[in-house]
Amino acid sequence: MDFNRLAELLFPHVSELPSDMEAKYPARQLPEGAKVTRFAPSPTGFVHFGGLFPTTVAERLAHQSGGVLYLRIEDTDAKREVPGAAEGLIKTLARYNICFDEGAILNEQGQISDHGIYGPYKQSLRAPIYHVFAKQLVREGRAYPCFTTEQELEELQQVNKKEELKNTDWQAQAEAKRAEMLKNREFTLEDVEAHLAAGDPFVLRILADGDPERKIKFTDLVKGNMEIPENDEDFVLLKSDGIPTYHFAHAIDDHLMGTTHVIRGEEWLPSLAKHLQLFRYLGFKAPKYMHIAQIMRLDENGNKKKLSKRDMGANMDDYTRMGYSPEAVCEYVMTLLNSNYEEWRAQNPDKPYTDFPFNIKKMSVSGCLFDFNKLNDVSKNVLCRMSAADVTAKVTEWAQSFDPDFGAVLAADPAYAEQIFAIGRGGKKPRKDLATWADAKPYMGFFYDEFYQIVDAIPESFDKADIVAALTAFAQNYDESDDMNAWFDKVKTIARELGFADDMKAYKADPAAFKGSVADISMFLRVAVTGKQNAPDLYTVMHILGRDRTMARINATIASL
RNA sequence: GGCCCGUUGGUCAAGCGGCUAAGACAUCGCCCUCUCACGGCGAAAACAUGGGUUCGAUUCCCGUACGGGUCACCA
Repeated sequence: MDFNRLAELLFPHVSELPSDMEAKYPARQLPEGAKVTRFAPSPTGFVHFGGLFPTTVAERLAHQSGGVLYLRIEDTDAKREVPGAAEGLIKTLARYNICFDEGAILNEQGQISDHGIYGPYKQSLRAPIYHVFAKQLVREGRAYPCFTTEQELEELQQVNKKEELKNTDWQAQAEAKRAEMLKNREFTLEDVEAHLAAGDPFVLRILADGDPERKIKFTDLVKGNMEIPENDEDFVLLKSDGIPTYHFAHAIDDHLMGTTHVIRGEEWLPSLAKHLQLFRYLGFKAPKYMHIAQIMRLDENGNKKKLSKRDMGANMDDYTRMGYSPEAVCEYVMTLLNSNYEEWRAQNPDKPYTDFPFNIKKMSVSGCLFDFNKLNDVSKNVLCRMSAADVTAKVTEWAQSFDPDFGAVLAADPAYAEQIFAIGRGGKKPRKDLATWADAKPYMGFFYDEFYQIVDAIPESFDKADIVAALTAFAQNYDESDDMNAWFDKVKTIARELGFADDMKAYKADPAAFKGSVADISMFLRVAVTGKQNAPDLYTVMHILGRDRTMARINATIASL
């Protein structure tokens, strides 16, 4: 077979050579050890948690080594493309502190445009580049056209698949596929000419030289050493529309763009043999690979499943909606990514996570279950360290989008809100009331008359006369200028006079000797003022609320009894 | 089904031939305490399994089981 002739037949308009491409995209000049990584999404939807994961690794590795993180849009499947998805992905990632140095990134107008000299960074725009290499592979007899239509292929699969789902005859299917493939390899130049003359579309397939009986030794930076069978499948390089498949585009782009580390989910491991084969055919040095374990969830049967779109906690926008702070999510991601991160954090409570020396060796080999308990804990630790002003701004921003009524009252008086969020904040042992911004309203909504409601009633077991007497006495003696001790002494006095213990130890020693304790008296006040049995320090609460509203609520409670 | 990867408490995980097998989250108990939150102390809870190798295996090798991933003109 005259492969040069075949190449001309297939790609008559391609005149450039691979060497021209190499010249056009010279190797990067970077300091020793600098890593070049990328985020290469197909614009088919939103960023999900499983995608944020490897991307965070890519970002850390690039930026902590003085390298480059770039964005390449893998829009090779026009059928699945969702308009606007790429912009959405970029914006979402930016919230999680993932910013790109290069690639298809947003300009000032919010539109995607190329930054960098290795573009275009949209694969759909790179067809001419891929064709240069495709033509070369044909010349070398390592790729060939296949005129079997998609429909014919589907029929073939139907034959082998019928009556099934569970009981697919895998072996028969594999054999049929193999036979079909071998048949496709047999053709003459005349056949090709005839097909082309008839305008028949074709795909370009690789001529696989692998023998699955032989194994390739390979070292993955996460998974370690492994052996995978060589590839013997003539997989598709160029689809009939001339656009490459992932495999081909991956090899060409990551070579030309100078990627040093390919970081992707472990679902790519099975096609690794194909990629290695391609790099070899093309004469490229293969990048280093890191196949990252997947995040899992539990299905109805209690089995682990890969966390995918639609699962609760998959869409990053869900976290925004639920009120998780991006800082908290990043923190959680880091704890999952590096097993010694939490230890580092304990020693460096105030440093940004980007100071953490990210270590590939500390990455888990197997997939972990997404755990909201842990996320919440991590989140509380992050939020409790923020300043009151910061928290106020962020709660307000969140509420304005997701709880507008609440957002409005917060925004109406930021100074007042900040006083509230300052309660128990600062110092070595700050309160940890908030895991999400959505927790704010149930926690402190009572500070606003609009959201004040009786959530917990005073238990029926108490004598109403005592409750009224306690509240009345408190109202009569309330002096806003009292310090905390004076304030509490008054509460104790009320307790004592009503036959309640003013000393908790005495009460615990002999509960039967009292109607109750000062804790109960405080509870009456707390329910009256906050509507809840649980609230932050009452003295502080009353001061923030102010005398008028405090008294109004106490009097209203008395009236209702 | 073939191929690849994995398997330490409910979850995330240290461990890298000899340990009473860390720690964190969650759970429970106690303490602190006017409630909550915080904090302190404590409890319960694990090396999937069978063979090797070895003086000795959680750790190394093989098998089994279980789990995951993947087998497209999708990425």
